[in-house]
Amino acid sequence: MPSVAAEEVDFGVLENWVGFQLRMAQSASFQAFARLSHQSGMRPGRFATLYLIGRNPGISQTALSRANGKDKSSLTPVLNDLVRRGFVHRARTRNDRRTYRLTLTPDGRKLLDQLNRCAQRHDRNLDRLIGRRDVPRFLEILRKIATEIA
Amino acid sequence: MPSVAAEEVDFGVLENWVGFQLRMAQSASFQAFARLSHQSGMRPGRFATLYLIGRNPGISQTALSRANGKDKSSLTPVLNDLVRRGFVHRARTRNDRRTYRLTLTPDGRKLLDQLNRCAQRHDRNLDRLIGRRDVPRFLEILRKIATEIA
DNA sequence: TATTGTTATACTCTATAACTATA
DNA sequence: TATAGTTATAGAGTATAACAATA
Repeated sequence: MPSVAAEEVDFGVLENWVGFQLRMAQSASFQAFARLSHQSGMRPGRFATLYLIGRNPGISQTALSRANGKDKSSLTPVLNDLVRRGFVHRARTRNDRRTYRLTLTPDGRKLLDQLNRCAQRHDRNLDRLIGRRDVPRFLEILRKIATEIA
Repeated sequence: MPSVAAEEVDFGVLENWVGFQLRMAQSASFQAFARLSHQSGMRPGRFATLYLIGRNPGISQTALSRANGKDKSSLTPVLNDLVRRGFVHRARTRNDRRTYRLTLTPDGRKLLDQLNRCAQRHDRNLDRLIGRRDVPRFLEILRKIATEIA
């Protein structure tokens, strides 16, 4: 893993560009969460998948892939893995035998609880860094960027 | 029973987690910049590489890879491509014949100027979304996350 | 011995297109 | 004809480890 130190490299105006700093902050946060959740054998991407299934039992694969902005074909190998490892249950519906209903197994729920604890710890670290008072405004800005950037 | 439509998906506390919103904001910003810089045939990752070489003529590959937090081996194919396309010049140094000095060619500088214009436009969009008064504090927080998150 | 850069290799994430099975 | 999901395939992007040349 490369170190953060950049020696005497001149970053110029990059330092003051939101787009660049957003990338650096996201990358650092992602890696920190990956370290915390490493013992679960899960990566940050899997967390959102499990979380959304837990929160929306019976969701279809297409709805799930849309919910986190990915193509349905990207989800197939992820779900195959989660099903194979006994964390997710996949059942055909009766009315429409093309779709699956996705739910968590008891093991899946246990794993999600574990990951939730990692995420909470991670987010407490972030909140502490940001400062309690500034968190709501910071979140508001992030949401605005995510939904409104042209 | 109908599947959950994407619009009805319940995101729960994910909505209020900095780590998650950071990911969503970064992804949206990244895609917006990718759209702007698409005509240059460059992706956002290449921009930082060109920018850092332009700003630090003669930089070595190791220093460059550390500067944007990647392993040196990740840089080799990127530089091969940039050299092959005539944007970057790679010359052995005299004193230490292990290292290369990286510089931009005239074409590389032209391309960088083009990308700089995209980046400026992109960042003006971001600044407008955030609100000029809040930009400095927002940047400060992002830098803090990038450098201090455990 | 240590460092610079390359190669071989692999893994994750993502997408598109063609396919199947249903509707 | 349209939709849900799978398969085949490809392309970024990243990493580790072993290596050659040089220090």
